[in-house]
Amino acid sequence: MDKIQEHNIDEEIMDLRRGPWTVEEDFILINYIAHHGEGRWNSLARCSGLKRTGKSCRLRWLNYLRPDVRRGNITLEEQLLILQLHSHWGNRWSKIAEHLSGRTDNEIKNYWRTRVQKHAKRLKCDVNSKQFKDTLRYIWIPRLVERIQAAKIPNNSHNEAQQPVLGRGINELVPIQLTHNNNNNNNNASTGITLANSSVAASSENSIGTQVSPLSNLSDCCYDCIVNQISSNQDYYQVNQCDQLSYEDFQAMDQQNIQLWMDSTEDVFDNLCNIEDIWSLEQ
DNA sequence: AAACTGCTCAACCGCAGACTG
DNA sequence: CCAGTCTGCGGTTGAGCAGTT
Repeated sequence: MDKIQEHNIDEEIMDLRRGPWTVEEDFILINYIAHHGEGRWNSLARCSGLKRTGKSCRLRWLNYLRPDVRRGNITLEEQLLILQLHSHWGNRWSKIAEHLSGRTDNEIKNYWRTRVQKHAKRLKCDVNSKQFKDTLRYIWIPRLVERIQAAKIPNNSHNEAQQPVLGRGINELVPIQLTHNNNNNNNNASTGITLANSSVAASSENSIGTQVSPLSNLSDCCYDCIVNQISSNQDYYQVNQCDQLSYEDFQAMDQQNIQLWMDSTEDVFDNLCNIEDIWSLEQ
């Protein structure tokens, strides 16, 4: 007997439900957790009377019913954060989600697959290819920063930060110095990302037992920080000394590569423009 | 109006690591 | 130390919806 058959028989014996959750089931789960707290999902599933697996209960709670789950469109700042964090951590969705208040790993994963991977497809390149990563770093991310800035400061036509940032990459953006407490040095040496406060560091790396609530206002913090840095023009485009190319290096190298790339794919540039349009329309 | 296509997202699955007795 | 159980993660699926032909 194979595993799938075994699994199905188990479910039949247990009379387990699958598929979408009903309002009644949601109600039972919320009530149970309100009285007994979350965790111990298998016993929760048994004791609550829900004919669901512990896994299913956990997923439903974490991704949907939890009161601090934030729904709705991913904001520009969140998009920026996702792109930046993904460039450092790859598909470590739960880790990325820790830094987006109220967003679940599932939601971010879905966002990445449906939006970002779609664009990679249109560019006819692999989402993990250097080509695509460069597009993210040197075109999309700076563009997002511009748009965040534009949204925040509508009438700043003379602001220095309006200078085009195309071609300047994430790795030059040392910033996102999201520090609440200056004494807390939460720099993550491996990623180069400066975390916002101590609770984030605790929850992201060392969480044991009770969960430290994720950064409550990281997006706003990120947003303000970016805008402030742009506005004051203070070393916003510092070159990351650690392991990245300098801007000059990139320029020298990339002008060639971008040209080669454009030459090799006749509609790449059009696609890039389309992507920008798509990004705009999505808002 | 019907058929088709593409997109979104909730939910499931398998696996690995942590935990427990 | 070991075996069984639980938990959490990342990948995948498919129902439902919207837009297009």
